[in-house]
Amino acid sequence: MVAGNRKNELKALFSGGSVATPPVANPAPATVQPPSAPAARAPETKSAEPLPAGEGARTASGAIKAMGLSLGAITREAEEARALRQALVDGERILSLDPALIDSSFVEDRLAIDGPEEEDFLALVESIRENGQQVPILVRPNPAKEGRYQTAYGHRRLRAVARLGLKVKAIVRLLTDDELVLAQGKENAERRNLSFIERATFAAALVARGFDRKLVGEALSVQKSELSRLLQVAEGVPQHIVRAIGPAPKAGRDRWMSLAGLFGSEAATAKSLDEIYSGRFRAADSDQRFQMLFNRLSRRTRPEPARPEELKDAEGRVFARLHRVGRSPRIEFAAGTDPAFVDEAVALLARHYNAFAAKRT
DNA sequence: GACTATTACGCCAACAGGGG
DNA sequence: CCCCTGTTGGCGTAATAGTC
Repeated sequence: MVAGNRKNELKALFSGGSVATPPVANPAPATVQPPSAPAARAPETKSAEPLPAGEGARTASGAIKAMGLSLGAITREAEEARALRQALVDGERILSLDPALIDSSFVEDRLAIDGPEEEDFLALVESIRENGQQVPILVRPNPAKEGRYQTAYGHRRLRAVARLGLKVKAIVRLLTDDELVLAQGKENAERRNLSFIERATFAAALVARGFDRKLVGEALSVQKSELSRLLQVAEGVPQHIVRAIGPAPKAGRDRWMSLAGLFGSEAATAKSLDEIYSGRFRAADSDQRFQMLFNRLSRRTRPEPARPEELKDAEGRVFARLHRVGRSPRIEFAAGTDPAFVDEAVALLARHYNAFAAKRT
């Protein structure tokens, strides 16, 4: 079921009108395409034939797209208003659906649903509780399961409404896989910035599913070079490690690339496992986790975590160990060492240290 | 509070390799 | 041979953290 090359038509889908149309006063021309069959959705706008007259804004899809990238959140409202209007124009109706009937998209994009985002989410829940759901979500019939749906746009709203135990207002539209992916990517780009690794995982999932790179790049709003790196990281860092770390919003491309470069050897994998199961790792937040693992793996310049050097007496018995770990090397006397010896050793060290320091200065 | 260092990120250009 | 796609190095800018 690989989604082939339908880039042209899908480009039109969400990017075409996304920003161009102001949120007001667009008396949606009656000439717009009729509610269309699944794949037969609006042909690309750049060929410009079926364009409704008086829509001067849609001349250069490139420029439009560029705008869309920068306008971010502001765009969102406009976009949703537009989508809604368009739906009405297309004769699509808004239905009330049971959230339980709606599956999430087939490609997961987020690594964790917690953290600071949760606050926003609760705010959204409150808002809906008080004012109701103002904007419908966009879903498509789930091609795999009769009678069920899949979210294209409005994951958060869906979750919020579901939490309130209400029915969700949704526009049902026949979307191709490509269109669904683009919608999802677009929603992400506009709404919450996905972290580097989230985008990487998302991209890799899409590629693995057979979408071609052009489309994936478009869905994520990245160019090929960036996509290449995203995939490199997704490839390089084992999935379970990524999951253990989480979204790490502050870790960007460079550091993830470096981390990916540290994997490959058995030793690295073992080390990383050891790290992610440690107590302090679990207790840390996602960014800290990244850093901890990164530190752990980049310490490989010193092959082994440097076993302590053993100091032995004439008969080969270990009477002390020297640990050169970290910035604070330390000497550890063997259990049962004569306290008098310890005193002597300390005195000796003190003398030598003074002499040493004097030489240095 | 001003300055500096670090990091993230988007972008470009050069390059490599595989078809046609 | 050129074209297309993907990879890599690197640059400039902006945001953030750290330092005095």
